[in-house]
Amino acid sequence: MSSIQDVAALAKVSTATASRALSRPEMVADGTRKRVMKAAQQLGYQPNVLARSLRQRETRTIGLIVADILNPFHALLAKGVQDTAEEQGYVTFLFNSDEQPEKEARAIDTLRGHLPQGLIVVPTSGTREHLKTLPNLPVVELDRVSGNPQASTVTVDNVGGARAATDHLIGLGHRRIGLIVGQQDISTAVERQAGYHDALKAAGLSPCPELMRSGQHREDDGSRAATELLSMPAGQRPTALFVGNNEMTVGAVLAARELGLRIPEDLSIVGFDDSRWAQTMLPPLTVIAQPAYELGVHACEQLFGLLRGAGRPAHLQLSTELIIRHSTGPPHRS
Amino acid sequence: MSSIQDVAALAKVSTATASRALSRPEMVADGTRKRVMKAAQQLGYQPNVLARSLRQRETRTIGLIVADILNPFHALLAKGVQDTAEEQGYVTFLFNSDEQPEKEARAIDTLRGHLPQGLIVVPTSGTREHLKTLPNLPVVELDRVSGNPQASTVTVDNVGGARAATDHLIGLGHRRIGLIVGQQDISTAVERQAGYHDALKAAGLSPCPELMRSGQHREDDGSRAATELLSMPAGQRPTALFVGNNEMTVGAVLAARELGLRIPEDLSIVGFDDSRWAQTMLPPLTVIAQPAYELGVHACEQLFGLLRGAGRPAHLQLSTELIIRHSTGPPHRS
DNA sequence: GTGAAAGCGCTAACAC
DNA sequence: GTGTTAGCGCTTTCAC
Repeated sequence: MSSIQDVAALAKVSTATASRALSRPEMVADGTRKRVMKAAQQLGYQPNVLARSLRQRETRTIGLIVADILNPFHALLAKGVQDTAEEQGYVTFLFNSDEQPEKEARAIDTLRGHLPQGLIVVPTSGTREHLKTLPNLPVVELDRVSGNPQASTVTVDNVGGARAATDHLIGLGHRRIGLIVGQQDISTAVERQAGYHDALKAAGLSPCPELMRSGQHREDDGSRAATELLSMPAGQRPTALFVGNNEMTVGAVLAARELGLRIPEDLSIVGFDDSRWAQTMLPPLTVIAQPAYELGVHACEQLFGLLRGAGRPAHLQLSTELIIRHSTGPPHRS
Repeated sequence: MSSIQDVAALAKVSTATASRALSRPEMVADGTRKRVMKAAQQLGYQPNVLARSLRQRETRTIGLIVADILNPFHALLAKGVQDTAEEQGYVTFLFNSDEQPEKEARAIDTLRGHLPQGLIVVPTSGTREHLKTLPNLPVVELDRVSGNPQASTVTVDNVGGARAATDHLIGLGHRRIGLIVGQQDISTAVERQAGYHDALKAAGLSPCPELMRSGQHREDDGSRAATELLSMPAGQRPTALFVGNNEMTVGAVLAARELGLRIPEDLSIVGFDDSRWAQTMLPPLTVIAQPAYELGVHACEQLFGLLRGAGRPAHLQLSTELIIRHSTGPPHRS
């Protein structure tokens, strides 16, 4: 790798001039600029980002921690962030917490040494604590919130989405509607549960604890919860399920099939988050769709706002959309 | 951020000693080590990786370029690489080429400035050319090969996998078997086509160009190709399809549904690469499964081998597995 | 076992 | 407009 010294030597100028010619062309005479450019070209010169960052105390780098890159929703978030960062000339360090606070803590530590100028994180339950090691770093929380008052947030209207899902089921005539959501220390789970409650109450139905389960966001958890709910005696088992997470929805659908329940004749299901899987399974799934890629884009834009010194943390909420497909219908007989 | 100077000052030693105490504890007296450790702890000291890398001319960083992070296969590759790199204390820079040689070129340029110690890449058609700008960097090509003689490769047995898929269909009694694969400048597409050929020839069937289509790896391409093939008159249209890529398989299945063809009664389908979607769709898909995560792990291990100076490039090939589910059956009537 | 000093590659004052 | 110089934070000779 040739350095700026080599370029300067070849162009017969000082390193300072070479540096200027390359990063601030207007500060240099035309002829010089051309000579330097040519020399750089010839040597295949690429500035050493480490040295530059060290000197400028600016890495043009951001950190991104998602909870599960194998989950298509998170992959889309990541792509939205990364595409947007790249447009602005920033490089993204992507880490995976795998929903584990300890892995998140390690990612944050690693990140810290690389001096990112900002951080976007899909929080776990430990985030608020872990972020204390980075007191002055601009942070945007994505999809979920940790309660950290310093951070900006970009989320969807989980309460509204859950309400829409539940209303849809109620409107079809369902009265015993089961709920499966994520861990209670994750904001999205809490909010979706709240929306479900709201809708039931508004319809004069009383939320019933036996019909509610919470799991850890994985397919297994969804399938276990659904199996429990659907194994209740005929008059008591729910005729419909609202599942507050894409992975758990897969589990719930498989559990229903396992039990020989037909969808939607014997059981209606609404999932949260759309995906290709939801569209192509049989029957295609009724879902609350979220603008995943846009969430990522907005998070990145929020972060750049903070970097430019746009003052206090902001809270952006995008809306969701109920997409009615064929996994929901009126209850067969009650 | 406190620097090693602060730590040294607090521990009342020189920066040299502080540095040694932290990175080479055995070179320092016990008492000193403890004082330094304590000071570091107290200040929440985290070494500045940039400065260290600059000095040591070693970034403990690798680059990874995948073709499409939204494709679960590539997400798994990425996770395999990243998990393995992390175990070894290396950080991974992840980029996406989106199957576009120009985006790949940009990723490589960006990467170059960050001085990764090695690169793992799922090549596009431009890779071989682009890598010339990094003549001395250890490179592992993952899943596909660009023909670059310098690079190690980690791939699967595409010929064998395709042959197994085709043999399976032939064994069921199919005679008109359609093929849909990726671009002809991508090695996996070429090899899968070769395996398909082999199998047909071995069975005394002659490969027939009208039954073969190639696309750009996307769902759309699969659906377009399948629509063409399946719209042929009844006696000519294929009774089975081998689709050489997961995304295009989705497209093919949807196209078949669109045309009112039942799977497997009217049409058998074998896909390449397993996925959750393949398992949960109705009917569950017969596929050639690839060890995606392991591919990533092995690629990373190969790279570390090269970093340790393990000499010449190696070529590792993992095997695939035919998983028979319910999307294949005997032809209904011929 | 410890400290002084040099230098990785770059940019930003500061002179001229 | 251009060159000289200092220094970002770290590790590593080289003395002692």
